[in-house]
Amino acid sequence: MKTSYHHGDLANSLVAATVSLLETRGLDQLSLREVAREAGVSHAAPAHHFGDKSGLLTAVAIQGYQLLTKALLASQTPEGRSPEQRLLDAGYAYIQFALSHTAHFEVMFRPALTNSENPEYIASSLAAKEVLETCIRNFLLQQSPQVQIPEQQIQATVIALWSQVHGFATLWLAGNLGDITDTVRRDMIVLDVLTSVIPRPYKPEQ
Amino acid sequence: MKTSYHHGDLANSLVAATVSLLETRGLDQLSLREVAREAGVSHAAPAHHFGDKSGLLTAVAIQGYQLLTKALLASQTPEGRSPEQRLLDAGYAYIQFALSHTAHFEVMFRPALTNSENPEYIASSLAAKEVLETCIRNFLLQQSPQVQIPEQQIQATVIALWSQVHGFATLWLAGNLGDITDTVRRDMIVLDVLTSVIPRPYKPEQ
DNA sequence: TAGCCAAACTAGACACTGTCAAGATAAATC
DNA sequence: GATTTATCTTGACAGTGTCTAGTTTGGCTA
Repeated sequence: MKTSYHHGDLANSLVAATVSLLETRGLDQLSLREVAREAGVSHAAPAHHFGDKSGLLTAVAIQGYQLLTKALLASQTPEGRSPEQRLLDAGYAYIQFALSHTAHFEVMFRPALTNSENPEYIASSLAAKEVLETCIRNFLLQQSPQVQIPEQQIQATVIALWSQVHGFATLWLAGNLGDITDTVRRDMIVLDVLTSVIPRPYKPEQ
Repeated sequence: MKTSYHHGDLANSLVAATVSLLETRGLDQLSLREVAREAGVSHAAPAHHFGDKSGLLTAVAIQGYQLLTKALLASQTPEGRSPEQRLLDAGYAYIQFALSHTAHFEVMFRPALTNSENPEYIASSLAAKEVLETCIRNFLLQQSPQVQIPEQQIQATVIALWSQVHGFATLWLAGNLGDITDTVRRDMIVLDVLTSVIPRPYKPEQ
């Protein structure tokens, strides 16, 4: 909007413009030049801040992971909920995030389009995963206070639960779940998916 | 390879070249012109057979769904397996397919890049889904022979189980599951994911 | 306050892309 | 054997990402 030569906060404006265009045009149609036009700046301006297209998308992904982390943490703040409920809340928050931040979500899980070795990227993605992990760990510990659960088993459970909600969100966004415009039916499905997330109590190998 | 003006089987050759390039360069770097070069044909030749890029990718997706259907069916042919084992076999086959046919798998679940209203596309994708569905339905029926499971409940279970294996494959391919080069640990995780797939017996609402 | 320097941005060019229209070739049909 | 039809080529066009060189500006130093 400013007509001065120096924009002032171009980096953030470019990220915002990217997210906006992603939501309308979609990731596969995203043009760096169009982002620049949207931000009212020359076509080569993004390069100065982000290097190349993958640099810009990396910034979007980082922002996405930060938003996801915040959403997951927020889902755990209410007091007086059972461990099981907390697990469901986290799963619901994950799905909710994916469906309401489709632009971010898509970029976050397309490492071919981002600089996935970027330290900030790695850190923010690990932060989100850690929230999930502690959430699941707490549940398992409270579910089976007596037995000692091997770390490998916990990790496997994390992967299993993460796969569950992630797969659901992915299939939904890809339009593979058929017609679920009926909100009643939709909520029932989400509930069922989330419920089936709850692991059985751990039993040591016999 | 042939030098004659008419290729003879260009459509299939182009699909094969596409899959080959997808496996090396990746979906986001795929160029229609490069596909044509790989097939030894002019840059506009693909248009005649597939219309545009999305038409070519649609053909790849259809082939993928057919391969998946075949793989799922093959996983169910062995005799004398328990219903639970059959369910695990199907899940394992799904994951195996995703990891060994990454090119197809990626295209199959990127509807923005394909003509997802193409009748053949719809039919082949439904065929694959139906194999999954009958597999799960059979399991549920044999697991709870006495009770009448509502259709909606079955559908929800299908979605839940599909989400599980699909999410796992997706996260794996996106490199989000950390370092799982250790095959022992990997197999343990896959087994855990698959085991957690097994639904609890259905209980009518109280 | 004047000068300068580095950061921020522009302008132009290049090779590449997908798609379109028009033409060339070969095969099939009558 | 002539003609029609499917197959493929050639050339053009607008658009893309990225590179290089140049322009503007804000802030720092002297």
